Amino acid sequence: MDKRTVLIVDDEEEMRLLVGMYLENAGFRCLEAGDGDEALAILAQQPVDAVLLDVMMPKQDGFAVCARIREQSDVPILFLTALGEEWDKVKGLKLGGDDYIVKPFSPGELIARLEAVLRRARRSREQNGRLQFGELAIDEKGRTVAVGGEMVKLTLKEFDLLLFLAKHRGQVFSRDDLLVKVWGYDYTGNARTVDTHVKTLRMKLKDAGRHIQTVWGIGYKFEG
Amino acid sequence: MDKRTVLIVDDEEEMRLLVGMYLENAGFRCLEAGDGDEALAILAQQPVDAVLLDVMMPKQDGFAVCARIREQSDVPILFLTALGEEWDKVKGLKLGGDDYIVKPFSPGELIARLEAVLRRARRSREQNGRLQFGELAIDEKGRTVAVGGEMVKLTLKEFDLLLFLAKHRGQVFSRDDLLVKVWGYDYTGNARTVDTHVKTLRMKLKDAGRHIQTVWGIGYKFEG
DNA sequence: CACATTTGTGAAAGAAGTTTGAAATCGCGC
DNA sequence: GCGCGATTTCAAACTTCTTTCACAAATGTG
Repeated sequence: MDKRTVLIVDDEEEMRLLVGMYLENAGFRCLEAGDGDEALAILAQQPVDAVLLDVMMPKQDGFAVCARIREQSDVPILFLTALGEEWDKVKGLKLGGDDYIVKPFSPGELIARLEAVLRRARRSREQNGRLQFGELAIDEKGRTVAVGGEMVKLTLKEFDLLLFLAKHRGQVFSRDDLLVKVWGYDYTGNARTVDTHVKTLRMKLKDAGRHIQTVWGIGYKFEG
Repeated sequence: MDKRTVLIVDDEEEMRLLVGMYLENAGFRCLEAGDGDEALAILAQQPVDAVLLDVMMPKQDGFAVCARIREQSDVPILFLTALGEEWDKVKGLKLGGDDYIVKPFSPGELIARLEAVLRRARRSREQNGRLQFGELAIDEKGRTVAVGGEMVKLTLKEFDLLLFLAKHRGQVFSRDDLLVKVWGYDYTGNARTVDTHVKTLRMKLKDAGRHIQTVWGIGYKFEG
């Protein structure tokens, strides 16, 4: 299981721990930063799926940090703001924040907002032709695939097959379905060809090959 | 692989080594200078992608060196400043520095700032119609191309094709796409024409020709 | 447990796409 | 209209990918 990673930026350790607990209960992996500099350092080092950013911080406020993050990354940012700072909403969202949540908040609300922001980010990425499943990244326009940052060279059919399955993740397709959808309706070859491509895909994708699953008696599916 | 080159200017050797180590771990090539004169000498001799400039130096402080660099170059400059010299920020940035970073800093923060500055510089160059990929430089307005400082003479179609691909780097185009985008929607010739132009481009660009990649079964793309 | 069916694998033939060199054609300046 | 560089066409040589096939391994069944 690859957990999604959230970076919590808040000067108060207590708040970080509290939020971190909520998130970990909900199955996220948490990183913490006490100020903007730490946050930037972490973001530069490892991929993060979302940032929770406190607005009120001593050294640099959340908006300044948000602006600096946006210089180098379009990671989704969710502001945490105390009651009565509502005016900040506009300011924050204009600066490239994706949502804001007013303290005090319930675990449920936090998770719901976070999931919503992550869903939106995923959709937006997919509209740009970039699919991401944990360590597996697929770039439709560039026709490239990377596993854990490492480029993997795929042939035409391998790429098309992977892309199709990934775009329709969760759905099972028979070999004949795949021949029609990926090879074209007028393809007349042997259905076992699909097996061979699945084999090479799994081999080339290493660990990430587990996304392509065999459904015995039916065919294959991509599980993301 | 063409590494990006960073010039570190600091009177303390220890600091130069430390920073140099950080940068080399992050895949940069490092040059070092102990004072402003050395720095200028190096800048005059070889292309540098960014300068890290210590503010506090005995012979000539960082601001003076920055001003002298700016007389001859618009290379991005990142100041290194000790805590408590915050006022220097304004002065530094006004003098043409692109960012500043307060010591002590983490490797992650250094790299993040540096990448941000380099990205900004690239965007600004591109808005002026100058694209740069390692040793390959394309000037859209002047319709000239240079590889490692050496001018390369391209014909009309060669230049248009290269420019289009470079502007849309990372994206794959079929030969037919390219005929429409570069030759015009009403072009009716043979798609193999593209191959020939790619061939001559690769030949003329020498090493830099590797930026133009064949995507088997689809077409070509520029990888920068 | 033995049998039937389905899936995985490795190697090799076959198919398809790309590169290359040379020749034909185009088109602009003179 | 001529000359010359630029552009396009063409086909052979070459490279890479795709498919097939036979057998091994795994899974489900009576």
